[in-house]
Amino acid sequence: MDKRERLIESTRELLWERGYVGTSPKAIQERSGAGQGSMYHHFQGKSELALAAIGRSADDLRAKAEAEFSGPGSVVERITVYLRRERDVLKGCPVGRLAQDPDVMADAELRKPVEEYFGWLTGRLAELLDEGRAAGELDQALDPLATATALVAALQGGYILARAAGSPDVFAKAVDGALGLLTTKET
Amino acid sequence: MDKRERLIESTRELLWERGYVGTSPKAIQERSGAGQGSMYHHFQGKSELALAAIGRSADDLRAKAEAEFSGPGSVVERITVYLRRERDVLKGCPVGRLAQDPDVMADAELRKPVEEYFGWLTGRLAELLDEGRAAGELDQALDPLATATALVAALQGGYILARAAGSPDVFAKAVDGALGLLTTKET
DNA sequence: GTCTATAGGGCGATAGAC
DNA sequence: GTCTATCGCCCTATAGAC
Repeated sequence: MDKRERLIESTRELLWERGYVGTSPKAIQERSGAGQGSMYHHFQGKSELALAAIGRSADDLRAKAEAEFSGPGSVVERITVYLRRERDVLKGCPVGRLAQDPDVMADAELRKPVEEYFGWLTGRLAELLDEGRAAGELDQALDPLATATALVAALQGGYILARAAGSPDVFAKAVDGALGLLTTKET
Repeated sequence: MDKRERLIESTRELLWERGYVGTSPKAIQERSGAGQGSMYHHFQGKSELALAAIGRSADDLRAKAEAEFSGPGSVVERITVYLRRERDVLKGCPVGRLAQDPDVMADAELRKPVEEYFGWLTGRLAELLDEGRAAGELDQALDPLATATALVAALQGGYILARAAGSPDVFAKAVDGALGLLTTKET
């Protein structure tokens, strides 16, 4: 792995662990094993590096989710697979945590990939729910977009509650609760 | 309002806006109108000041929620009042955002009020749901604790999605979705 | 490409005058 | 109680040698 690559990967890790405000160029250099000169040769500065890192993290999450959404099984089964996938719960969502970061939200460029990721995820889940409703798998009264938004929110909030409690079990409880509500709407 | 009070209130605001990592003693002093000496006279340092601020924010949220939980109406009505209460959505949850902060979670003292707040909130909602189930207001198959956790998570995640989208409407959608799932479980 | 040196400013805290 | 002065260190970035 070349230095440029190591810089991006180290930035992804640090953004995940400490957020944008909590991540310094110095820390990135130390973790990546690259020096000042190397970093500023490949990137203009902290924000440009962060942009590359955030974009890559969002793309990763999108690919993983899409693989589950387009996999085998009924709609409810596919959503269950997605919701119950093994996660690094106590580290939180690598993209979601950036939405809390004031300096990320204040910069239109940095914010764009975050906004797009959640827009895509919610929309894709809404499509699935709609498909499940059309197939008679789900309650006809169910609102696909609102339900999709609630499911994504339950995941993101699950991360927060798990971190607050210091236990991944709370995340699992949130998913259980959301799925419990959804699946009693199966027909 | 004396200086000590202003220091605590300014810290609450800054923690809400920028988190612990993003809040400096200097910024607190500027916002409160207190100088270095004043701040370090009343508090040992940044973390002690944050502790006072976090505790107060958690107490506030608890009191507001309890007023709604113990108000008039059926269980579903009271939960709806709580979920739909007017909020500063784009600013996020003053306590929930701290769960993302690495330096808060790393300090047992700072983390305690965050953990306790969410423990209380989830437990209290679970009691309500249990009450509603006993009264025949909700589906007998509903798991009170898991559902309560999912509802709190939907709120916390709603804040995140709204910030990511730059619009409070997304928060409302998440609440709609959660309530939609819950209320079709009414009997 | 990568390194070291350096810069100007902020960080979190302490000291001591008033 | 509150102020100003000062500290040692880190922040983000630039310059220029190799």
